[in-house]
Amino acid sequence: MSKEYNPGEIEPKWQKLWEQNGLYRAEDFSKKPKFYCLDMFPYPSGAGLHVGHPKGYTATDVISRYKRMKGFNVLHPMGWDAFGLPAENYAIKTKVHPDKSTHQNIKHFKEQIKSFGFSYDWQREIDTSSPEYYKWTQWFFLFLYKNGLAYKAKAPVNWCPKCQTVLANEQAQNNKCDRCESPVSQKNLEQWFFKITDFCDDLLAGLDKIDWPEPIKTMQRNWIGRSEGYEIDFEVKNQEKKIRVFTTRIDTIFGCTYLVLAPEHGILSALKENIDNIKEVEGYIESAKKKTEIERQAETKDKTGVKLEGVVAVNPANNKEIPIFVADYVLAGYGTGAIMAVPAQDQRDFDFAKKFNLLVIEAANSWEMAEKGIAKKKVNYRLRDWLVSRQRYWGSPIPIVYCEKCGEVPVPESDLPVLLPTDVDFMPTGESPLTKSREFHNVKCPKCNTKARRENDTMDTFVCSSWYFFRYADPQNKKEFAGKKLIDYWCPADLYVGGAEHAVLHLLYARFFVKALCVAGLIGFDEPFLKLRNVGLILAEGGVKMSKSKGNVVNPDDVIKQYGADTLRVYEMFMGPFDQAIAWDTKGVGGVYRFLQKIYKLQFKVQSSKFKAAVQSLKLEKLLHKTIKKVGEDIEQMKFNTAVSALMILNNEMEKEKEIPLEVFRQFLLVLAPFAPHLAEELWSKLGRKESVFLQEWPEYDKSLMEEETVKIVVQINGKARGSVEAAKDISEAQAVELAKNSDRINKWLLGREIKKAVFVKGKLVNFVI
RNA sequence: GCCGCGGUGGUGGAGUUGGUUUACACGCAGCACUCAAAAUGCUGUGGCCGCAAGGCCAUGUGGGUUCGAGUCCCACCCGCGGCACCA
Repeated sequence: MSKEYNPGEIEPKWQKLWEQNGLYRAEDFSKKPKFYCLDMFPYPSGAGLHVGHPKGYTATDVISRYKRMKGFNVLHPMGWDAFGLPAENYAIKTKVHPDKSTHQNIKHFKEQIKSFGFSYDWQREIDTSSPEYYKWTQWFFLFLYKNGLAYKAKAPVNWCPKCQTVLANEQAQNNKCDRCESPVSQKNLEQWFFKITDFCDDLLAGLDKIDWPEPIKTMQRNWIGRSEGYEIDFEVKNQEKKIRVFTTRIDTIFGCTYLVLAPEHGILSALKENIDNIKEVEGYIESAKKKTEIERQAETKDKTGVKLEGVVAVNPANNKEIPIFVADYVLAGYGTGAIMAVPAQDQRDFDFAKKFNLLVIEAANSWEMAEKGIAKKKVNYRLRDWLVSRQRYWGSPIPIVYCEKCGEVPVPESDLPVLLPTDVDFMPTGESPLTKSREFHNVKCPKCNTKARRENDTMDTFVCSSWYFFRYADPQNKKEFAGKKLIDYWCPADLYVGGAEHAVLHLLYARFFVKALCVAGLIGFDEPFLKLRNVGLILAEGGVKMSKSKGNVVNPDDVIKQYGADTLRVYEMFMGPFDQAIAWDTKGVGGVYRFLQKIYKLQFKVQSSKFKAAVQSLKLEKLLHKTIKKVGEDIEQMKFNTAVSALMILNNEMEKEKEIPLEVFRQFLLVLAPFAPHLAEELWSKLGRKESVFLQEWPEYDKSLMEEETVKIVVQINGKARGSVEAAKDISEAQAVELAKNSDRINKWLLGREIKKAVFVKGKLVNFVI
């Protein structure tokens, strides 16, 4: 029997045994209540795992283990978000096929993740780049297509010149590519979109009923950007034309002294003949179009624009003639692309009016236009449809063919998956590498059987991750993306844990998919993740971000090698509040290691002989039950740091004793087990237990043991604590005051002073006001 | 600019309905073990004054409510995150 704590020996041993015994398999249709505990699955990058990944994974593992002990049938799966640009970029650089490098990376990730002893059900592992998986990603595309939620359109789209592909709005926030940070430009291209905007109101309403962090909800609300207002037409004088504007402040229309059109507004070309300074106007439009979004935004304070000479509009509220401007502070893509400017009310309009010396009239508060019905109620959203086509190779092909006779034809479901071809050149040309594949385009129209051509583009990887949580419920299904009964049993996920960076990306898209399925009657719920919690970043020592370039990345393999997985797990839970960003502290890791080492040594103090009289320790028993209560409650609330602290306190007390009652140690191991599973299992087996510690029930705490007969009553003088007295817990006010008055440290304060008042809080304190 | 969140020792952080601020851990100091070091164990550790007993001051700043405020209210300062010409 080893006397020393040796995690390098015990951890692989138990990991192997747990796997052999299938200890963590989720059981379909079990009678136990289900608990679906989900991690955001990782992109298997070439760099391997960093210490940030396992922080979230450890938290869900603690909860999964705890819930199993509480009698739940837990689904705790892991998989790989395997499609995506880095693998393809790597292929361009090294000529290693993405399929090969991705599978190497997955292998590496899996080994690393396994070394933590997480209780995943590996039989449900998924890989979004496998044909068995992306077959169903393509099925989802067709499902949306058939329900009028996928369409091809020519539109101005974000283009990343470095990645050589278009991007969704969500991936081009602040006009930077979220992959490579390059500034994005605008291109007018024909692309595939998903009609997420059909669900604006549902996506908003759903937020009210899910348990998510408030900041994430706020971000989604802002991103959807619902705004209620009015649309009203302004006539162009002496023309048969009208300019429709959108405003949220129709009541300020009497203060409207000019109109502003976005440079892309259609009426500009229609009015071409009537604009006297058309050359100047066209020049402005050209220069505005050339400007990047970044340049436009830089001009927030300094507004530019040109007045349209020779045309005027009429304010319908007071029939006054007002000038029309074209200016790029008005956006073509929002509202009607035209605004009524009320410089007295709106800062932006005021800045513009000041620069161009325009009239500023105090706006009379008038709802007349709305009441008469001249202005029509209108709701606008900032959310745009989701652009899903990508001009890249390493993604799921879009299951559409183009036929000269029939046009755009969806691939029949029976022909899925449309396999990624292998005869491709990865060098990006601005077109999808699939364009040049021969095998890929050798296809006949599913409708008329004449020669046809496949769609060249692949899907955004966020499409793959918009439905993956369903697949875990039924990962082998060959007939459906997941069977209805299994979806009903397991879904939605009860807890979802991951980084906050997905706030308006994955988390919005996944909600959209679920809502589309729900409306179509395929599932019976309309939110994928009932409870969401964000994991806080782990920073490098000194509080800066870990990054390869700074060389301050902590590799979990090294930590495990030196201290073991249990130490790393407990450290990451103990370092601070779970959702907070906290700096790595190597010294702190050592402290946790010492804690586990001490627990290991505790086993030799456990009184185990049947022939000796049982060791009793009321003190330890009381503390044990307090700890059971605290650890359970803290796990439920994801306050892991204080749960670990409670375990340390009990450990410290046990250390002080010469002998520890077996029952106290036994129950201590049960509550330790979710955090340090290998150590707990090892010591559990050393107690002679044949069955895994994880097949035990979570201990119940004994309330009666926590109630003390005597309590400490704090005695204050004028609100300042000056001492305390021991008293029966239900001592009366009169008795307590008397006791306090006469206690050593208090009576000298009262000597020769008048007690004006004595405040008594039952079982807690006495405060003398003197 | 707008919307969130936060500010407690040398450090990461604990603090129930307002009731002994600083749990737990790191670090540091002293001691023990050792030829020595590491490891381990024990003791101490908010600041100031004091030999001590003890006292005074401390939860970003300034006010307020209260017998009593880290906690509640008002104003301000600082930090972090998000949004940012969306009419």
